[in-house]
Amino acid sequence: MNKNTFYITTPIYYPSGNAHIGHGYCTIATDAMARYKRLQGYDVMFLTGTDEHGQKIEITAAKHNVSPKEYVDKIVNQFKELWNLLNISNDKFIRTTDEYHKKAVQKIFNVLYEKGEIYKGKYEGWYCTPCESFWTDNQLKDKKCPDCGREVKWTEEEAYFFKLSNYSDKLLRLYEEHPDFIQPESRKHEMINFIKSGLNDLCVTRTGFKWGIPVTFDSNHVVYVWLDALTNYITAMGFGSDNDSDYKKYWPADVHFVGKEIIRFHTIIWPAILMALDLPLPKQIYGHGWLLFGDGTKMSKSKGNVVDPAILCKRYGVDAIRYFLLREIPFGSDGHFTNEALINRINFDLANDLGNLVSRTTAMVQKYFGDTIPKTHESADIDLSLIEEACQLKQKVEKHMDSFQFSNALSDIWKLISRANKYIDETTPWILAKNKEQYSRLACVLYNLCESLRIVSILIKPFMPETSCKIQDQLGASNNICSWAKSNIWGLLPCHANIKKGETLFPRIDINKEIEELNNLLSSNSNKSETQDKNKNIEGIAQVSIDDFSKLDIRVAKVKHCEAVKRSKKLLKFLLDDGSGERTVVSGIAKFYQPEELIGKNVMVITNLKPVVLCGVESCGMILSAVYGDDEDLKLLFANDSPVGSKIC
RNA sequence: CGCGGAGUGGAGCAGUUCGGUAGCUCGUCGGGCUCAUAACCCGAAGGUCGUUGGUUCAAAUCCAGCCUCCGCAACCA
Repeated sequence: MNKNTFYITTPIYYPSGNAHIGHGYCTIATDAMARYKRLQGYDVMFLTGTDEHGQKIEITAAKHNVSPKEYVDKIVNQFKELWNLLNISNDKFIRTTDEYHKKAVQKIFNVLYEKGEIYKGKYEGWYCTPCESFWTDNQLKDKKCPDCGREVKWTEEEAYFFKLSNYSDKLLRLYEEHPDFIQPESRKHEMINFIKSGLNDLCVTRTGFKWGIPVTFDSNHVVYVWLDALTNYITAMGFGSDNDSDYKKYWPADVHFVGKEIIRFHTIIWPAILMALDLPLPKQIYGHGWLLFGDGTKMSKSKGNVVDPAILCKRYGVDAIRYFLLREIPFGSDGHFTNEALINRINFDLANDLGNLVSRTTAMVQKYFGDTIPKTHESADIDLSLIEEACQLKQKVEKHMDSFQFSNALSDIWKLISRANKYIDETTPWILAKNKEQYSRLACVLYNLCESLRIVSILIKPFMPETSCKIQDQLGASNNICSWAKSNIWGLLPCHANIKKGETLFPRIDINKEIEELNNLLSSNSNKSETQDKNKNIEGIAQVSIDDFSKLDIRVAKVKHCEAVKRSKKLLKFLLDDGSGERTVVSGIAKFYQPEELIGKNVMVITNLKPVVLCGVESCGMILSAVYGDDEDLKLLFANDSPVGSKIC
């Protein structure tokens, strides 16, 4: 077997909605790593894909009045287009709806069943339909789902279980023997605690929905996400198919990049499944942080954070986006995405530092020498520190890359860029140019700058492949002196290299004007979606009949009293007069209104909603409000002109 | 005592694993330069590292307590 392979994966994404920049973040990081390893000479396998089964997809597709397959086909295409746009160099894209995957999963399921690792049991428990989760008696909170707080119902159903409980000790031993298995370190303790609190056997099938891979010998059951999704990392390599040469070549994976929310599945369930199959385990799981928006909250369109990656790429170029995400946020930590931060990075790091360095260097070569640098070079002591720093950079970058510290790698590369800018001031080539006798010194200075740029262009290639090529183009540097291995060797650029000033790599952006334009872009976009298809249903929402609507009894009611619910951050308790009597309604709007300001107002309330207890208060109805964006901007709908008791129809 | 994360110059962050002169980017102020995308380079001001106590020759870092902020859940009917 070729030992010189490197297998890296992203999670397979769940296509219940459009791809966004959060998906892009993880995928770009994986791509940078894959490119880095390829440049180092590894035979790289970079896998990404989509996890397409499950009840949520089934329901979402139904809302759209299409079949689940039709629905995911559309979304998956959007994912693929985005990866294309972001210059993602994945070697393979797996869909869990691919035939070979389904067959392999069935095979794996059967093997585990025959080995006794999967057994048929009866699941008794409290089931929460929206969460698709079973809970035991003491997991329930106030007899409700501990995840979502909704009603649960006692359910007994046949199901297949994986003997996860057998693997506690083996997993703990795994972490002990391979201290680097879970990265970053801090996540490891959480996992150990989780295991020590006791592992239950894992329910690996469902009967409640059909959109999944059927169990071959028991057609009522479909395979649930664990065995369907996690196994993609081996089925994509042909495991369980007629041709498993890739599996033999690349497995075990060198690293799975995953979001921190799914690290548990990858460090507990996935290794346990592999142990049960007697297969080698992946070498490392890396849980990266989340991309947050604006002030640390979720993205809010009303706040003007345009984060459609396609729009950003179009405006600033894909390399700028890739650079920003990998430079701004230490991999492993949460990070903030703001347009301001993005534009600042583009202006300072890319335009002022790198772009301008390329520009002034190539401009001087052209201005003073035409397009090639003369052969006679007169060096000076001052050159040594630049050359030394440049030649040591490769090693530093590799050290950071090998521990997935993309941000530090870029930061070190930018130190060389700064050093080169400083070198220009130290050597003042424009003064050298005034005296013909100093031309050999001038030639040397400009050559050193070009060499520094050649090295920079190689080392940024994993992050910014396009920019790397553009710089090498302007330097007239051929491929054979731009391999990764040549990035710590000085003096490779031949003197006949044809150096020319190219177009501006990263134009400076006027930040105020740009933010304004982004906001305009956004509002025109949302206007467009509001006006078009006026008579059709909004995307993602199925039509209902007038009968459905008329089941609701909505009336105007007066707020007689309003107060905050004790021990609650979000809830206000209303006493309403709906014309026929008084009722209590609880509403989660404490963030938006003070109780006093609502007393005496007329609001609209659904009166025939099934009562529910919230935080110990029974709520009989629901007050209508309008929400814009992601519940950042909520307004109650008042009906102060209509008499109390009016029916809304 | 719900789980988790975070408090470091004006802003955003690194440094905390393994204690040893407080670091980076942006901003501000002053200076230099004119090759370059009004970019680049140098210098300065500005921090009792949330707080209290402990360990230590020495604490941003280790230990204990407390305060504040954020995410999730409890609680958006």
